[in-house]
Amino acid sequence: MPTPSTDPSPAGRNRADVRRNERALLDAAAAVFVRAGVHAPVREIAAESGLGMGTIYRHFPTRADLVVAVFKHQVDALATTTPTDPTDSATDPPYQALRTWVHRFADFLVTKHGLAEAMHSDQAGFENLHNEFVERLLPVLDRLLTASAAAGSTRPDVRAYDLMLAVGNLCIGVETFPDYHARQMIDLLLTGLTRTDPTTQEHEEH
Amino acid sequence: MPTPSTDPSPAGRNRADVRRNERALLDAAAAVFVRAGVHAPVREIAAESGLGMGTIYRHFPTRADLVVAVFKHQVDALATTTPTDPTDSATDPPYQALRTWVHRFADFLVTKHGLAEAMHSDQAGFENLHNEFVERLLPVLDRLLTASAAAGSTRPDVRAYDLMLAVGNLCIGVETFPDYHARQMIDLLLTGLTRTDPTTQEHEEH
Amino acid sequence: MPTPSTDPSPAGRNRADVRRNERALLDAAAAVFVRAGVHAPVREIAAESGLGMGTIYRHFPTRADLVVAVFKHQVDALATTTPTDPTDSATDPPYQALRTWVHRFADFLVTKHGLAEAMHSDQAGFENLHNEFVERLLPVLDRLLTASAAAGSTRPDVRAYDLMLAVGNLCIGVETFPDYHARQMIDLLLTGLTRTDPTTQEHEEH
Amino acid sequence: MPTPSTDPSPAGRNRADVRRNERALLDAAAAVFVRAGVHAPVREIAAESGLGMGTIYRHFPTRADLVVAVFKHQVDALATTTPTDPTDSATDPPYQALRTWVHRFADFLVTKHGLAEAMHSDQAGFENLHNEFVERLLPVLDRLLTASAAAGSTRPDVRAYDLMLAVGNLCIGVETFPDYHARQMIDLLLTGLTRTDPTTQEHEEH
DNA sequence: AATGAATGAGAATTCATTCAT
DNA sequence: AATGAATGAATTCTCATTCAT
Repeated sequence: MPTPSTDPSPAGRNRADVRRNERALLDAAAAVFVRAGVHAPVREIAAESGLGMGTIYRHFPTRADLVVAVFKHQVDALATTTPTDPTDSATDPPYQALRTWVHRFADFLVTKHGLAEAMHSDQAGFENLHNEFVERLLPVLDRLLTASAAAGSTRPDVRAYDLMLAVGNLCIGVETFPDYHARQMIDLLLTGLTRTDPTTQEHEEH
Repeated sequence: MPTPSTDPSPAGRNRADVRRNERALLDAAAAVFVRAGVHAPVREIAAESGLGMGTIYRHFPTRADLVVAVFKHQVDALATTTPTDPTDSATDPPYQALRTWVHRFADFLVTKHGLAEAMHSDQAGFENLHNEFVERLLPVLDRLLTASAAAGSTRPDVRAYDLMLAVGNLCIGVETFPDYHARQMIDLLLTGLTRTDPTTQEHEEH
Repeated sequence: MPTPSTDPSPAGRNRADVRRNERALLDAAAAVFVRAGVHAPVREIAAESGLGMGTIYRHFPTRADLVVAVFKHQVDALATTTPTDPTDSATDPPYQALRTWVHRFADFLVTKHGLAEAMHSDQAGFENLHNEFVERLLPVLDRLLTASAAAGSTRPDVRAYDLMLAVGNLCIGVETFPDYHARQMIDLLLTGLTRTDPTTQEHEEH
Repeated sequence: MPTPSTDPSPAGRNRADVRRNERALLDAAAAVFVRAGVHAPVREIAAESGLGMGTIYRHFPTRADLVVAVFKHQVDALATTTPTDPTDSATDPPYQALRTWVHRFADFLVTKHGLAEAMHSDQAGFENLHNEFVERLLPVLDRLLTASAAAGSTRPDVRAYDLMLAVGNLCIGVETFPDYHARQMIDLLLTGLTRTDPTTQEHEEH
C-alpha cells in the first residue's frame, strides 16, 4: 500500500519496499515454521506476514524456495564462520573442531520444527532444500572430517555426506518425543567415529 | 442357528474368502506403502487390492490399524525370535546379540518405505504405530542392551528408548537418497556405544 | 439354516421360523427407532435383531415398509378400539371422545422418536408411511370430528385431514427441545376447535 | 496499484465483486433450499450460484451460517417492524397485534421450504439456526403475548416459546401436502388461546 | 432363507495455486 | 507489484444396497 505523499516515484513501489516485503515474509515464515512446521498452509504465512498470498508466490515460487531462504542466514553462518576461524583451529585439535561444528549443526536443526524432516522430503519442491544443504554445508563438514582423519583422530572411511545425513536424521522427532535425547545419540555417533584412543574419548561425553 | 461341526462360520461369505481379502488388502497396502509411503490415499490401496474402499474401512477402521497390521508379522518376528533363541545367547557375547538384533531391526525398517518416517508422525492416527513399536520391541532391545551393559561391553548410561529411536531415525532417507549408507552410520552408533575398547572396535566395521 | 434335530422339514425353515424372525426384526427396529430415530442405519437394526441385513431387505424392501410394520400394531389400536367402544360414546359427549382420541394419537407419536417427522418426509420410500396413517386413522378421526360437530360442540368447517396433520406436527420436536410442551399446544388447538368467541374468529379465515 | 480515492478497498477483487458473489450465493442457496431443503449438498448450491464450493466455505464456514444468512432479511423484518409500529398498537387491540404477527411469521416459514423443519433439526450445525430464531423473534412474540394476556384477551399460562415452536410446527408439510391448510390450524391455535368459555377450557389442561 | 462382506456413490472439507483488479 | 477472492482437485469417511455362499 503506497503512501502517495511520501513516495514521488510514479512507478509505485521502489526497491526498498520490495526488500522490506521479502524480509517480512521471511520473518513470518520462520515464525510459522516453528509453530506449525514447514508444511504449514501458505495462507497462514500470508496472514502472519500481513501480505497477500500472491506476494509469497511472486517472491518464492515453490515452498522449498521459501524454506531455503528462511534458513539461508543460519546456513550461511554454519558455512562460513567455522572453517575460517583461525583461533579455533589453533586451539582445538581437528576432532574437537569437528565435534563443535556438528553440535552447532544439530542445534540449528533441532530448533527448526520440521526442518530435519523436510531435508529428506521427496515431496515435490523439496529437492532444493536438500541440495542447498548439501551444496553449502557438505564442503565444510568434509574439510573438518578430512582434517580429523588426517590427524588420526577419526576413521578415514566415513564420508561427510553420510555423516551429515546421519546427524540430520538423529535430530528428527525431538519435538514429537520429548523423551528422546538426540544430543546423546549424536555423541554416540561421534564417538563411534573416533579411532580407538581411549584417552580422547572418555571425558568428552556429557 | 445350527452350528454344523464342519463349518463354524454362520455367515455367507466364508472365512476363507474374508481372510483372502484381508491378505490381499495387506499385500496391496504393503506395495502402496513402498511406492507412495504410508500416507498414500486409501483409494489407491483399494485400487491396488482390487477391493472397494469400504472393505478397507471394514477391516481396518483407522489408517494406523492398517499400517500396524501390514508390519505386524515382521514386528512379531523381531519381538519373539531373538530373545528366546538359546543358541544365540550361548555362542554370542551379549554385545554381538545386540548388534545382530539392531541390524535386523534396521533391515526391517529400511525395506519399508516410509515406515521409519511414520514411526515419528504426530499425525492423527499414527500414535498407535509408534506405540506398537515401543510396546513390542522396546522390551526386547532393553533386555539386550541391559545384558550387554552388564557384561561390560557397552555403556550403561544409554537408554533403549533413545537407541531405538536413533536407529529408526538413521534408517530414514534410504530410498530417497541412494547414496546414503544407513548401515555404516548404525555401526558407528553401535561402536560409539561400546566402552572404547580399541580391540573391539576396529575389526567390526564393514 | 434349519435346525436338523428339531425340524424334519426338508425345505429348510418353516413358517414359524420366518414369523419369529419378522417379530425379532420388528422389535429390534422399534428399539432402534426409539434410540436413534427412523433414519437409523440399517446395519444398526440388523445388529440389534441379531439377524443379517439381507434378511431385513427380504422382509421389508423399503425403509417405510419397516416403519409402517413397526407401528402397525399401535396404529391398529388407534384405528379399531376407540370408535367401537360403546361405553366411551355412552358416557362421553362426542367432543370428549374426540379429545381422548387425539390425546392417544399424540401420545403414540410423541413416544416414537422421529415418527412425527417421518410422517411428513418426502424422502423416497416414506410416502407409504403417510398413506398408512391417512388410510387407517383418518376415517376414525373423521367420524369423531363429524359427531362432535353434529352435536354442536365443535366447528363444522374443519377437516379431519388438517386436524390429523396439525396434531402430528405439534408433536414434532418433543425430544429435541425438552422445554417444548406439545400437550398444551394440542389442547389449545382442541379448544380453538370449539365454538367460542364468534366475533373474533369468523371473518379472519381465508 | 495506488489507491484511488474513490475505492478504499486495499484488495484486488473489489468489494462490489465480493458483495455480488455473496448475493449470488444467497440467491442460489435460497433457490436450492426451496427445491431440495436446507440439507441440500453444498455442491448443488455451488453449481446453482455458478461459484466454486470453496467460495461458499469462505463466505459461510458452516451450513447454519448460510441458512441464517439466507433468512436474515426476513427475520430482521419480523424482529424489528412490528413491535415498534406505533399505529398498529394504537388501532389494534393487543390480541389483534398478536394475530397479525403470528400470521406474518407463519407466512415467512411457509414460503421457505424446509425452514420450519430445519428449525428443529438437531443435526450438527443447525443449533445456530434455532438459536437465531429464538434470540431474534422470541422477545417480540413474548411482548405481544404478554400484552395480550395483560389485556385479558388471552390466557396468561401459555409461554411464548411454546407458541413459537407450535406455530413453526404447524407450518411443516405445506409443500409436501398441498391439501394441508396450515393457516386454518394456526387460527385454531390462536382461537384456543383466547379467554372465552372458562368452564369448558380451564379444567381440561394437565 | 439367511448371511454379512463387499461395493461405491455421495457428501464434506481443505488448501495449493491462479488471476482479475 | 500486490492483493486475496475464487477455484476445484484431492481426500476422507459413511451407509444403502447387492449378491455369492
